[in-house]
Amino acid sequence: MSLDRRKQIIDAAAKSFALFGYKATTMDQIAKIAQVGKGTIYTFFANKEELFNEILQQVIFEMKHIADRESAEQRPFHEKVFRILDQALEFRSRHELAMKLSQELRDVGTPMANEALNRLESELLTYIEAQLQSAMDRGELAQGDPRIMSFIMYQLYRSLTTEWNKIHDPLDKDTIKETFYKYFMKGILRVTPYESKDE
Amino acid sequence: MSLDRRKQIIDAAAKSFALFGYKATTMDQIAKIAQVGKGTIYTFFANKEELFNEILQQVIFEMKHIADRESAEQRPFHEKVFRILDQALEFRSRHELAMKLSQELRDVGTPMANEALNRLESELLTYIEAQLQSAMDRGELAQGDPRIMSFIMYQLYRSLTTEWNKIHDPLDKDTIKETFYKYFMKGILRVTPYESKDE
DNA sequence: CAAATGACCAAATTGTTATTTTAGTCATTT
DNA sequence: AAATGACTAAAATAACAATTTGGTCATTTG
Repeated sequence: MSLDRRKQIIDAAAKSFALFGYKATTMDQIAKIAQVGKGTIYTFFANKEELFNEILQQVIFEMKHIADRESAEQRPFHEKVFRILDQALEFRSRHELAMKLSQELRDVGTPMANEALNRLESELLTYIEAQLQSAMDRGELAQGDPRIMSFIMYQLYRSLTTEWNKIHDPLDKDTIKETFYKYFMKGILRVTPYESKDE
Repeated sequence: MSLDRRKQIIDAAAKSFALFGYKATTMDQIAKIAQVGKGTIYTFFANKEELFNEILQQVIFEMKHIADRESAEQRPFHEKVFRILDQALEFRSRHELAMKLSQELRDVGTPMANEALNRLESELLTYIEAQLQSAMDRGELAQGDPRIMSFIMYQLYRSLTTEWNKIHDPLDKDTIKETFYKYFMKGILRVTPYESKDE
């Protein structure tokens, strides 16, 4: 029953954090949803922050797992990118947690929400960077600074999804993929048409 | 002396808004700096907001002027882009106003600062879009949706300057230009190496 | 007498104190 | 030995007082 209790707590907390954000989620509430005494939570997690981090870690693992599964496949690099992109766009609607956190950051400025989002972003960038580096080693990509590459890739994705939606109607998935290809892949793929001798 | 008074007020206000932001700038302070009675300000501007908008408009005009001068020149499109980019990077350090406003938005969340930045961004996007459209009409660019193009262009610029600096040391100007070329120009220029027949 | 002015006021902002909520503890129960 | 919920100190919120500020207008000035 003990392991089950831990799961109950995590589930309840995950639900509540995603629904109400970090600040508005109280330990009493989590205990109630988990049908557990409040003290019980503290036998598994030292404090609210640690409980939250556990859940955040799970989200990060889930994201990495999806990408890992895809990149293990035997496919050309650009195809993998597309497929991961696809899944990310699909997954997007599922990470209510990240959504809620960024809303909370905007509205209330909760430092914990800020930290969490930074960590998520940082993990994502590190992951992308490693992937690009290994693709570069395999010769699938033109040489370049993977730190800048991964940053551009992330920013472009972010621009086409989150940022665009702030001022326009959302772009449909095909347009996003097409634009992503046009601006990112062309600049990065090793098709090397000719090296800009026009300048 | 009347026209001179107006200028005095605008100069004082511009200085103060850029230095302290919208909220922290008081009408009394502007009057003092401008060496003018507070009531005098209200013979030229209906209220604080209108005075602020006048100054914002001037910044927008100045930006447009710089770009217009450049794009009137007889040069290939991509060169113009680079030169404007150069000037923008140079100018950037000079628009303390925009800088201060975005800081104010982050720190205090002043709605006026938010509005102002949105307007600045919107003007910029409209301008870029028009420029891209006309370059496209002249056949200097490959066909494409200029709304998305201008958005990407702006976001990429923003990413390489503002956003990058949030997590790393600033990129030097040459790296910015190079990256900008690699990811934006390659995807957009009508040099058409060959149309991605690899897929 | 028209333009400029600064004392003045209502409204908004800030500072302060009272009240409530909440994270975390621990003596008691299961 | 694990689970619990009443309890407490600290933090968040609400209520209220004091101050600041945008905007007005009767008076002054050139």
